[in-house]
Amino acid sequence: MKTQSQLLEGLNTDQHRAVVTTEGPLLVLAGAGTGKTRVITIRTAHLMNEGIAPENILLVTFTNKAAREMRERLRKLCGEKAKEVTCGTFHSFCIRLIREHHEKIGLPKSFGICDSSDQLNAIKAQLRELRIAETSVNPRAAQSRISLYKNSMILPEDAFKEAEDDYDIMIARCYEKYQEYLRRSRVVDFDDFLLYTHALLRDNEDVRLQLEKQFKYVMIDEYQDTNTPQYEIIHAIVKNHRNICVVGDDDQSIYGWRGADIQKILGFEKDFPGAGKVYLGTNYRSTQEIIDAANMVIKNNSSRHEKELRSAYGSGESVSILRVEDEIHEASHICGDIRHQVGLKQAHYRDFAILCRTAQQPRAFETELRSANIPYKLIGGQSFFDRKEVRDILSYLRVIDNPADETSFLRIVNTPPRGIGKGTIDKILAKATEEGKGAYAVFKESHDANELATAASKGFSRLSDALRAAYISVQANEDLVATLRKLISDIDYHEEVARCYPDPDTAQVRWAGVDEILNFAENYQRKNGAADLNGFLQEMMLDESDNDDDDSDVVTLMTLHAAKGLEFRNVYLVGLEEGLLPHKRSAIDGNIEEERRLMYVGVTRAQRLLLMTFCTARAKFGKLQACHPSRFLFEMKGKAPPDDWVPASEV
DNA sequence: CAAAACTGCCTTTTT
DNA sequence: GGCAGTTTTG
Repeated sequence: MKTQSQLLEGLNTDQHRAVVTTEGPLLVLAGAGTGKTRVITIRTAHLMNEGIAPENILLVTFTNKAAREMRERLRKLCGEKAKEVTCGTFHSFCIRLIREHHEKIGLPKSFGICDSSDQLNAIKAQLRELRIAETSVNPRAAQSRISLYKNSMILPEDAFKEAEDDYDIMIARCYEKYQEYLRRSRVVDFDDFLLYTHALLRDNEDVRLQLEKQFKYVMIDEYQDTNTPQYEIIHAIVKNHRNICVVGDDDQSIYGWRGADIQKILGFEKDFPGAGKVYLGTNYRSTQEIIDAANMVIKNNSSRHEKELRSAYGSGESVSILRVEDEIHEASHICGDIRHQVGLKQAHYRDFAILCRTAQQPRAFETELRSANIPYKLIGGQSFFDRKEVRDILSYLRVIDNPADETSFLRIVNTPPRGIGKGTIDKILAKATEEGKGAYAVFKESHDANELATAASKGFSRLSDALRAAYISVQANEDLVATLRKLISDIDYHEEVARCYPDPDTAQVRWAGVDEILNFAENYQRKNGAADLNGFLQEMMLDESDNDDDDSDVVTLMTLHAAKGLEFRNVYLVGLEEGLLPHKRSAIDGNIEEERRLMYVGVTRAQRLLLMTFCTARAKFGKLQACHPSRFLFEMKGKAPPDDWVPASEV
């Protein structure tokens, strides 16, 4: 634990003020790289030095990555005491509350978590039941509308009231049915975490009081990304003691699509009259060249606080832009560059980050990095949970944990194939809807009544035996890993993987996902000393596992959204093409300014070297398509496109 | 009636 | 390029 003066030394006047203003509401407007995380962590340590117990401090971030980073820094600053500070994402904070108070909001003790892919399946099922063709309502569009409704605290009945046309009404009906489905299936989706928590605090003054008493000091990181339910939750906790410190930057608001409301940070002083305000404008992260590039881009946004970052570091290398043929060349050039620099002992692998707009871009890089033998880690993205094998096994576990989870049951009922085909499933589903029962229950009834075809009947017996055996082991609190192993072998999953992927190398890669689940289970069991399946599933869905080795010497590969709040010596900002950044979709939705902020976030991650790349062609939907350099590159260079890197025809 | 072969559709970002 | 949904085959 550091002493008071050690803690505060090296802070500039504004940072110092942000740290020592501990009482009452405080707004910290912190530009990129101005020591925001440092201020939050030092402020936390300072509070503890002032005699505030760590368990009275709540620190909220938006991504797991940021939460881990924060915890780590806090540990370095004040050692083991850091563990007692509550530090996590809104979602992890909320799910803990919901678990603890499940009966107050009418949820079963163990409930499942419906991720966005389950959500999509569920929505498709509701559309089918409503006889709405997928051609008239795109399920994905419905999904994002519903999610946006929930994140704006618009209930189904409000959605009906707000509806302006038939399409809106269809969405509202789907929303209503979807919510019924969630209740019936005893699952909650990510958006529900916030809504249930909000309802819990609104309707149970005792719970609210308890939280208010516990969390006497609250800090919110990335406040510009707060949406309405998040705001309401925090407000409920701090409204009386008003010890809330929010930190954010309107130029880095990149979650508008998730209901984040930039007005929350702009209106903070109105919400908390008399709030203190600190502006941090000195950038300690990057060279002046990098800051200049960032400023050149962001000043094109109209709705923002007028401000300009200054680099404390001073001049460095100039930022560079590279044109490459396609995404394969892009990846191989960058890998070559990394190898070269590491080979010359100029840098470590961990000094490098590759940042991209979409979650599928990393694929090309993964291939290249692997073949170049460069160690790397892929952060976020859909890597793990969207792998078929992972979803399959997790679905089994979810059905064992919660037989009412229809989506998961339907996924596994004939995976691996066991003679239960579409005909049988349709019949069961029709009966289930008619009788208002769960599919699994109806299946069992039909089976017992000998109504199933021979093949289907046999298959169901085997499935149900395997599930029951696993269920009994789980109930008896037997070793979780052993239970999983037994289940996987009961359903012949290894054979299934081998059958689906005849190439042994591919099969092995696929199987690794299954192994990873077993690893998770083992870690969970060791950490918690219990074989609680529901807890394991929930923790896994939230990616709360501490098993990432943060100081390993590897290259980081991630999306721009995942990169916010992080910094790297050398940054590659890749795929800077029209249609990708800014993304084509955002041009339609009129969110170009948010795309520009994404670009700004990317540029300001770099400390010393920034290389931006764009391709002249890129494979889209498996077909090569010509690309044009991003408008943001032109903005950065001061509108005139230099003809040395852009063919005149593309300007 | 289930499994294999085939077709047409996408894909923004996260918890 | 990959996958869900559809058609053809066994």
